[in-house]
Amino acid sequence: MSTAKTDKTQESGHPAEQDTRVRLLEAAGEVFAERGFHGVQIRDICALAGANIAAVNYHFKGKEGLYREVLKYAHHCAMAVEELQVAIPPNASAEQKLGVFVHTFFRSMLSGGRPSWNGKLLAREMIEPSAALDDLVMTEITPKFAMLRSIVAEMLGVAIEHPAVRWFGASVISQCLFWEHNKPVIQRLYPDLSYSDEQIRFIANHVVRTCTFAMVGARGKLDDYATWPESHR
Amino acid sequence: MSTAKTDKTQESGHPAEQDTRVRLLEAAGEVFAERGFHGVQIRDICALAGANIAAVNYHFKGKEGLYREVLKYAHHCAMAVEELQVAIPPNASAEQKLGVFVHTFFRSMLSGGRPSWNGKLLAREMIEPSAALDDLVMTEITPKFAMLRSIVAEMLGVAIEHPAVRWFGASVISQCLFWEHNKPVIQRLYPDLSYSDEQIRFIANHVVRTCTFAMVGARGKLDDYATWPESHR
DNA sequence: ACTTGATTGAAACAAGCGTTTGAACTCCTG
DNA sequence: CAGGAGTTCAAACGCTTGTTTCAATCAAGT
Repeated sequence: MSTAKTDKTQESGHPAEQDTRVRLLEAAGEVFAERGFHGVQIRDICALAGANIAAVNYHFKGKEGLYREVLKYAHHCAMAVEELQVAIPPNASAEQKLGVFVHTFFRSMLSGGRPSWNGKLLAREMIEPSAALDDLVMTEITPKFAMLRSIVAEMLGVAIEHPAVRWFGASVISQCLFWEHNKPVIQRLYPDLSYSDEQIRFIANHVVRTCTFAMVGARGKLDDYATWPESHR
Repeated sequence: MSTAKTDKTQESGHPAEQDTRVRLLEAAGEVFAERGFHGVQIRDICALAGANIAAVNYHFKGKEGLYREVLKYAHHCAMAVEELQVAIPPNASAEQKLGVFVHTFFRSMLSGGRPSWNGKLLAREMIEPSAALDDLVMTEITPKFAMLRSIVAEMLGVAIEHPAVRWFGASVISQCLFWEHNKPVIQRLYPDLSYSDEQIRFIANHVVRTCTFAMVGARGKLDDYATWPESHR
């Protein structure tokens, strides 16, 4: 909505003047994740970042600009596709590949370098998609999902285009996302769950085992998946 | 925060004077689910409900009061525990019970009478827990989860206290919630997914089959689950 | 018809909050 | 040191928004 008025801001990457800028980014990510875009007032962000109220307008041209930058920042810190590609040995068994995928997914989501607001921010984006979601799906999610599909297809013993692949792929992902997206309820249900690194490995192992059992059990019984009701009625 | 001022409101259930009240409730549920508590202004709600701006303060003592009522309303409309208890035949096989559970869960979540904001509202509560979440967990979630645990224990062939039960229970629930909680991304990934009743049945069937394969495959191999790292470090 | 109480309506109020302003303060360059 | 660009600061501006007010309307009891 805001017409361009201050266009001559940081275009040329100056060396070390990004002090309050990144401080603002970190603080904003934390509170945006915690309370959502509308639930946050920039006065709080600036107080947390130790910056002046005018700083966010100076650096990001307003609250929305700040949010956009934060989102990019979060995506950039999230699990990168390249990280997966190098982590997965190309000539390993499908089950081993799945193990690497799931463990990497869990680690980057739940125990990554980012404090914790990374996943929350993305979860928020799932519920209330902003204009940035399309970009996110295309650049981040689709390539990762394609990788998973190839693994699943190998485990099921079918081609990657087989309709069953998408459903078993969803089974894998759903069991990963669950532990991040429903933390508040899960911690109330399981008070002894602290999301320590050990526990995360434990959970990831369970997911891998579960999916493996499901997929090897389903081999040769995938005919039902051909009769998918494309468009209803 | 508001001290009681109008206490003599509708205590005795008057016959048909709940006109604008329920209209307000419906409208508020829709927009609260869509844009969150802070993202909504009561002027919009009133416009959608065809009510005056003062109506929400008159009937609910403010925005927060309205939100609380809406949440109760949503819970009440969501899958009731009793509905499950009568739907599950007590002397059926464990797999059949699981089938009923999952299908009921999906139906009430994705194709219930409520337009769609019901699930979104609850999903929001998962990410940004309000004071009402404790109530919700105790009165709604815990009993349903206990029911699921008994089914899972039966399928695994272990006692309900066995540590493996909680993890396989999570595997079931996660695959159900996934389709509601990540709709925006899923629909971008699967453009032909319209969440019709037929498709929902299809998905539910997949979940049941997947979990069955996983649990029967895991039978007798549950020793690893005893070594859960209780409190980390 | 008059009174009483509940509900609705239009307008105004007051606080919250994003944004702007203009001066002060650096740090660099000539 | 003078000049300037980049950055920070305190204060203030205005719009948004939840809430309040008070008169108007309506239904039912007497």
